[in-house]
Amino acid sequence: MDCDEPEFCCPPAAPVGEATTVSLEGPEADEQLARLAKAIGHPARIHILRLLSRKEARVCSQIVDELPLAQSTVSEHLRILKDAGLLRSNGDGPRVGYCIDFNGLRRLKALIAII
Amino acid sequence: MDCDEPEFCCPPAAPVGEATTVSLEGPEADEQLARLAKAIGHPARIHILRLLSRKEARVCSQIVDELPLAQSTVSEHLRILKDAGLLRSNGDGPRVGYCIDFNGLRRLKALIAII
DNA sequence: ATAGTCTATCGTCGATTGACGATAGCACGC
DNA sequence: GCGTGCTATCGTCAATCGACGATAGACTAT
Repeated sequence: MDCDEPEFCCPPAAPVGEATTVSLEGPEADEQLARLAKAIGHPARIHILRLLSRKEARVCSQIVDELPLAQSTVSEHLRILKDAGLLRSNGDGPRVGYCIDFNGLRRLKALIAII
Repeated sequence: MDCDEPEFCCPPAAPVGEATTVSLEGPEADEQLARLAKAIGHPARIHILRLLSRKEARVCSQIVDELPLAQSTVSEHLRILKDAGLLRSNGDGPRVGYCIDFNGLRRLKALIAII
């Protein structure tokens, strides 16, 4: 289980292997790390990750409330993080829940660790 | 000592404490991590870090030879990494030696680890 | 001194990013 | 069905990024 409140849960995380099909070195790994690093290369997006990590927010509207940015801007940051594989969401209903994709985060940490 | 070939050595690294004056959380930490992450948010810059990490290159011209980019472009990438605190250089002479600033790299890893 | 080599900087260009407001799409309650 | 609230997307604009060639600066060797 990822969440304590099932109503805002994201679907179960993919098998751990999925995010590690690319090796930790070589051009592919370089590009993957670059994409992940670029995704967290903005203070607002790091703030979002911290909020979700500490479970201080779960749904989009809460994240919007915590940041001094317009709703559309926050939505864009969420999209970037999701595209990078650092977030997952449950698209059901008007309240969209977000949670960290720990596979992607692990992948990021692993790629950085070996530099 | 950082290097095996003193002729291309960078000046001694600053005391470890220097890069850790900012805490690991809060807005300052978010901005610092964002700057570091943005600096490695490009495949060429990750490639450069790997080259230097493996000591496959030490001076600017070697790095230029290893990358499919113009010399000016490589120089710009080196500047970005240096500004972010991930590289140091010895500015003496026409052959400029580069090496990884392990304080900055440690800082990056520490900031990412606690997300 | 002078020529040659190496690196940093400048200027420019197209592509991308980040911000916003406006708007469309979607589930729920009435 | 119909409005209401929430989220995603679109369009726009200024700012930044990334690439290059050209040029300037610095040191070496001749």
